[in-house]
Amino acid sequence: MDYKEKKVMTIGIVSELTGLSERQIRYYEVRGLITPSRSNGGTRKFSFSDVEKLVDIANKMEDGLQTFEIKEMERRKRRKEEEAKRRMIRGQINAAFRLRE
Amino acid sequence: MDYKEKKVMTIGIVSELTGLSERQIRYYEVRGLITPSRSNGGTRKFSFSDVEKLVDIANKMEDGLQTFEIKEMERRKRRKEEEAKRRMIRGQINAAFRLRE
DNA sequence: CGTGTAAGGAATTCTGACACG
DNA sequence: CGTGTAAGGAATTCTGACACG
Repeated sequence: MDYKEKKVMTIGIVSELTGLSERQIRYYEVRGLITPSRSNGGTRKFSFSDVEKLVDIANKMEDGLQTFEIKEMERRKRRKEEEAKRRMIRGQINAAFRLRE
Repeated sequence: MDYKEKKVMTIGIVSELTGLSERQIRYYEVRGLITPSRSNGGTRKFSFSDVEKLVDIANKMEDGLQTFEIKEMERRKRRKEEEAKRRMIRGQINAAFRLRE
């Protein structure tokens, strides 16, 4: 829906935008760090969101992290966000009950 | 700067996004209705802004307008916007002067 | 005028592999 | 593990032209 999430770029442009080599980008896909979609012919299509993610990955690689570590960081981050969401919902439910009492 | 203005898409994706044929898109470029940039190799690169413009063009073509008419409409629109801007600036200058008196 | 199409060539991307480390 | 590279093939795009209208 959002422009940022639309998979529209080929790998060459993503390479220019991120400064990463095509080889690196393909490798990060193999490691499951990004998930570009494909055209019917098989060419990868990336979103601006993917580009942002790649820049973040590049920074972490520079810090000496390994791909599997980066992947785990993302997993943890996602869990934290989900937890925060659940807490918020619980809080709102509690608030609603308090109003009824 | 903005994602919307970044020239990142090849003509095939633009064709999918707009429903227009590549032929039509190239023709609208020749007529000066859109101005994609080029890669070093010569392939066209479009922005989401271009895509929006193309959808607008497609609608006007369906209404029976000719390319030069569409181009003129854009010229008029731009002039109006510039006028509005000038009016606004003048208004603010006048307001500032009134405050000093 | 606006668009389809076949033609030939060039740019782009793809995969699997070898290499280094 | 992460990345460079040469290899061969396939998908994508490009231009100029002919066609129709």
